[in-house]
Parts: sequence; C-alpha cells; structure tokens
Amino acid sequence: MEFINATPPRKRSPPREDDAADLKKGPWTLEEDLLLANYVSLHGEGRWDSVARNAGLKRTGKSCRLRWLNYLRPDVRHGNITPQEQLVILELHSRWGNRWSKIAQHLPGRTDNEIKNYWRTRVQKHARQLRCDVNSKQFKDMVRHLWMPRLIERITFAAAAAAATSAAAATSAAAAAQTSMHQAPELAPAKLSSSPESSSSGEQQFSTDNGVEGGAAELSDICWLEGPEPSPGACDDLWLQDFEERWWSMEDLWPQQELQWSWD
DNA sequence: AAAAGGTGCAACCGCCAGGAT
DNA sequence: CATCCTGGCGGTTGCACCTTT
Repeated sequence: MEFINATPPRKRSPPREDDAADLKKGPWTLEEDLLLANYVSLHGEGRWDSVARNAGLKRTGKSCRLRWLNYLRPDVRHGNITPQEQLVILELHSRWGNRWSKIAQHLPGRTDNEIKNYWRTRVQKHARQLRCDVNSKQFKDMVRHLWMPRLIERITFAAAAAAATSAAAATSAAAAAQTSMHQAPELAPAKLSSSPESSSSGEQQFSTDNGVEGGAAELSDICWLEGPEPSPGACDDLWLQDFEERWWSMEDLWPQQELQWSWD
C-alpha cells in the first residue's frame, strides 16, 4: 500500500528523553486503535514517529506502523488461509525462502506476519511430525510432490463441486420452469448443459513437476490470486474445515506404513 | 472440575539499509 | 564523510485460548 500522503522532508527533532519512560507496550486497546485509525484516515501514514505523537498515542512509531499494517489497515484480511493461498505460500517459499514480505505481496490482504505465523505453526509442525528439518531437501520434496499436488487436487475438486452445485440449482430451476411450461409452453427455457467438464472454463490450472527442479506451478499461473476472489463455495468455512480435518493430516498424506519413512 | 500441555497469534526485539543532517 | 534517525524485515516471545489428562 502506497502512502496516502507524500512523506514530508525529514527534519531532525531533538531527542525526547521524557518519552521513553511512559511509552506503552503490549496489546492495543480499542481506544488506541480508534486514535490511530482516525489519525491515519485523516492524515495518511507519513512518518510513523510523528503519527504516534500527533495521534496522542504513547507508543513507538514502530508499534503504530505494525498495528496499522497488520490489523487496522482497511484491506487487511483475517481468518483462515485458503487452500489457494496455502499453495501460493508453499510455492513462493520454495523459491524465496523466508522472504515473508515478498511472499505477502502476492497474497492481497495478507500480512508478512500472518504468513510467517502460518509457516511456523502449520508447515513446521508437519515437518516436526515427519521428524525432518523444514529446510531439508526431503521435506521440500514432500511439499512439492505430495502436498502441493494434493492441494491442487482439492482446489480443483472444490471448484468442480461448486460448479456442480450451481448446475444442480440451475437444473431444479429448469425443472420448475418445465413445470410451468406445461401451463405456458411458450416460456420454455433454452436447453441446459450441466456437464462437469464445461464448468472448468476459467478454472485455474496449476502444475507441479515430477522430479525436475524448478518445474512447479509458475508464478504467472498463481497470480490470479491478485485478481477477483475465487468463486464462493470453493473455499467456504465448512469446506475448509473438512479439508483441514480429512486432508491435512500426515496420516492421510502418507500411507500409514510409511510414517516411519527412511529418507535414505 | 482442575491442572498441565499444546497451539495460534499479536506484538516486540534486534539488525540492517537508506536518507537526512 | 560520519553520525543519527527512521522504517522495513525476519526472528522471537508472551499470553490467551483450547485440548488433553
């Protein structure tokens, strides 16, 4: 997000020794949030140190910046990381490593902090369960050859299911129309096509390699995340919950007898 | 019902780069 | 050119909440 106002020329201000003593730390209160949000909406971001001072906040500029970027910013998204977003994170992390802010640039509304937290709590947890290092080749291979294909499979499946649902709705609408057609045949609707294949137009295509380094989903393929949201229903809460429970466990990713996988 | 342990997330810390003085 | 200040970034921590025992 660009600054709303141009950053004014810097002017050195004398050290403010009295400030450090009563600087506040810890969780932000509602009042502080309101002060900061109101100030930024009126004056823009600018220099965070003066934002903190002028807004009447006993916080450091850094703290204000963080609160705004990670929480108060109007376009920030909270809640579950969708499978599509997970796929982007896995792919971009395999390219750039822990460049959270760079990765976040490709996930509109997500902050580097959120992505970092996701990686540490979810991805690293799976690595621990597999008793391997998250940066090891073995784990990266597992991500590329098992995890990402499964994500793609799930995304595709959900998209098809969503399409089928809307097709079913259309079919029942057609049936209703046919019922009324008996009374008014001139109102017969156009023939409906509900083949699942036809629903794939506009569907996002991903690809993963099968052993060739660097052959995973191309960035150009996944940049659609920067555009409109995926169709509703494809990743709604219930579906996500189901996905998390059924597909993200290592027991599912791995055949049970291979849980004690030897990486040799 | 309560204690212990685990998890997720918001916020802080320390380092660094870049610009102003 | 040296020093200082600020913001950006990745790593880490503290705590509330949830789950398990």
